[in-house]
Amino acid sequence: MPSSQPAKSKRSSSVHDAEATKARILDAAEKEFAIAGLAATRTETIAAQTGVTKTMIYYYYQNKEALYQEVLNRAFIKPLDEIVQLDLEQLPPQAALESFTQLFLEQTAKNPNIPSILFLEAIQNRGKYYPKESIEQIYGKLIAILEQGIAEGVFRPLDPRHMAVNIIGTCVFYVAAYENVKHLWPGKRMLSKGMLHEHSQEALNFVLAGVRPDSTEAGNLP
Amino acid sequence: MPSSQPAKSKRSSSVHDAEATKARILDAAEKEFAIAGLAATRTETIAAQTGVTKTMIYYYYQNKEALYQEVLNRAFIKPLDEIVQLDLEQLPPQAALESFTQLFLEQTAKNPNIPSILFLEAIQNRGKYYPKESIEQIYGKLIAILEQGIAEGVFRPLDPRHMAVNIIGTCVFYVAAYENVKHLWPGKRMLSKGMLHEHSQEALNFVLAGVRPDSTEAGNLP
DNA sequence: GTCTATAACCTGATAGAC
DNA sequence: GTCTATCAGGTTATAGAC
Repeated sequence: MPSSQPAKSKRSSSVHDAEATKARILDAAEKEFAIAGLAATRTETIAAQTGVTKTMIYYYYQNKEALYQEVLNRAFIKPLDEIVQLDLEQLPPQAALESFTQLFLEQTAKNPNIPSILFLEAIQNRGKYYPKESIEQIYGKLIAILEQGIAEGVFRPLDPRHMAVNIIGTCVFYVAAYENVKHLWPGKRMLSKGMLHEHSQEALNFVLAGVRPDSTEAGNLP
Repeated sequence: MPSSQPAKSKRSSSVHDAEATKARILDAAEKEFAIAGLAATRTETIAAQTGVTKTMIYYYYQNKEALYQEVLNRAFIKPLDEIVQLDLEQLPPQAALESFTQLFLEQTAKNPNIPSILFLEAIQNRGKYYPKESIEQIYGKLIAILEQGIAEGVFRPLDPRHMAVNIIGTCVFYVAAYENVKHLWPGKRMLSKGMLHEHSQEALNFVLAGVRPDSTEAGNLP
């Protein structure tokens, strides 16, 4: 089906630049899907933001569903794979967990649409359009780090799968639910660079403290 | 406008029992709003689940928006106020935090629709229909407990507001995003009683460990 | 490539009978 | 109280002109 796609051209951006239009549609779609989800998003709203008419959406994408799938693939696969690629297993578990969490928080801060889409997709579509492989790899990596830390006695005894879910939750909740808690910081913008940095710092400290062994218990060092 | 509401009657449930019908509509509405949110929920779907026709929704409620508001009020105000009412500030901070977290996890397990509605409302409607008072009181309570623990030196130095958000996030993420991570527990139902109990236990341990002072640091006891 | 116009369908909400 | 019928407006998707 890509045979009907317009040919790529290096022509600089004009009113009729295919690449630019296609990209603008995808950007606007991501923003809208991150607010309303697949069902409640209106193609008209996407078009309005893009500056072209609805027709162009159907010129470049099969339908709303296909556009949604492409948005999800682009939003998730690349940032998650960036983390999966790293050889964190080589590091000591604490350092690996710290790097993992920091990287995940960075990706989240870089594109706050991701947590919103993550939730909307899970709740509304039961994960139907989710890039499952990327998700599985990310959780697999985090679980492996946790298991190693437990085995080495540098993490407290904990359920690695539950803890993995709790860690990801800590990383994304702030960004996804901020409209409900913005009153906690009157006059501040929760998605500003400074506040996101604060959140990252606090979330990281929480995670690292949360896996630390209770030193009042005896004999967790060989 | 409540003058047009049907009068209450003690008549036992028959096909034409107003109380029963009204309650069934509210139950079905909660379920549907917890999946799709305000905009994407179809009144027809609610009616189908209720066993009566769409017309009854408009007989008992002004419109879809008013029904949504009523669902939110019922779902949030009562369970949250139950926690707010308790005199947790009397307890030592660790015990207060433990009780708070446990209660919050219980309420979440009792009605997993709540976290879904929480997220959908925040993301889709920017918290417009949220019972703000209840939310503010819950966070206020949690923040007060954290501040007291820090002042007494039984909690590590942390930002109480960020930590409050992170704690609530830990309590609700599992339930809200489970469709994305259910593959981690093949053959298990993440919302089963046993699994929810496991989650509560792990989340509680995470929270308690996450606020504990680092005992390698000197002098955190007066 | 991009537009206007429109087909075909869906959905919130109401009127009126029983 | 509950139903059937229906209207008005919204929404996806396409046809055809430029």
